[in-house]
Amino acid sequence: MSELDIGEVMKRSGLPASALRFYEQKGLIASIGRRGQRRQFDAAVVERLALIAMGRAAGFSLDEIALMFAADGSPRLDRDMLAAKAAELDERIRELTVMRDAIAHAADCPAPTHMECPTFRRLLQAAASGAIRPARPRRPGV
Amino acid sequence: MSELDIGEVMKRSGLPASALRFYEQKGLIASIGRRGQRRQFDAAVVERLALIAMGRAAGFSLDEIALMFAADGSPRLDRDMLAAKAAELDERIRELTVMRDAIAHAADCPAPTHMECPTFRRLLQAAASGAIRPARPRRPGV
DNA sequence: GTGCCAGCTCAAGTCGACTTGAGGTCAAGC
DNA sequence: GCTTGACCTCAAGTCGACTTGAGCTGGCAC
Repeated sequence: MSELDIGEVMKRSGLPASALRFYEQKGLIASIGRRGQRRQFDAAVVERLALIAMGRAAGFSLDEIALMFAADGSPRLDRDMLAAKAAELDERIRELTVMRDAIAHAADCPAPTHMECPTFRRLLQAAASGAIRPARPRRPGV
Repeated sequence: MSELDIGEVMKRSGLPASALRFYEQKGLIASIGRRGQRRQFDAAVVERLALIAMGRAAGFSLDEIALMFAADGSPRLDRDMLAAKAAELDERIRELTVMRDAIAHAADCPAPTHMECPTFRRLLQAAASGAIRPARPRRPGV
């Protein structure tokens, strides 16, 4: 049947066993039992892991992702939350685009030094004023 | 003259004093001396901090940023490196755009559950296959 | 002369997402 | 009977970028 050893889940998901155990511990996935001491997973766990990977790619933390599953394990994707995340991604994309353009500009800017380039200086202003934030957002304690 | 107390640099850069001391320790900025026990910074440090902020926004680590300053403290932005970073950002923007579109779609998808939506399932595939990576890239030890 | 404020040092803590290591179990194969 | 391999547990470590806390100093105002 579709009872998978952790090794098989590893293969199918590409995640190391340690990560799978960690996810289980966090309640992100569940094994359907044990054979001896070994966890057995339902084949459906692979899809769930894909869902988790997607959440991560979208910038959700594991804790946030955990909240996206109902008690019965079915995904519970609140449409408002999705819309909010889409907007957030949109914003981030805008910022990155500015950065990309500016960096590309700097890469072949004719000004002798970057500091003399008006475009570069404008960008600097933006970054300094916090209009553009680090990839990994600054939050207390991190 | 333009000798600034750390408190003044805080105000002008928006960074907490602890971060400024940390940056100094890392060699990202330097004080021009002490008045009593207090660091004095040249006003130019503010511009340098802006440069650092920009680097962070572009996704560089502090260590990488440190390499971008010549021994004399002037920025040494290798144009090849910039071009590479621009390309990298481009790639990331592409990925995020896919995510954003997919999430926006999911937010008002007519399918009864997300798992039944073909668009959603395609996205899931992408995420699972690693075509789309977490915002904070997975690297060993992190 | 004392109280306060802004600054200082140094060590340790924080956060998320895992990884690593030591030491143990168990079924299969030689 | 013994090794091998795949798995297990639990505690501790890792990484980057800072923050926090305890305990100090130096200058100014009253």
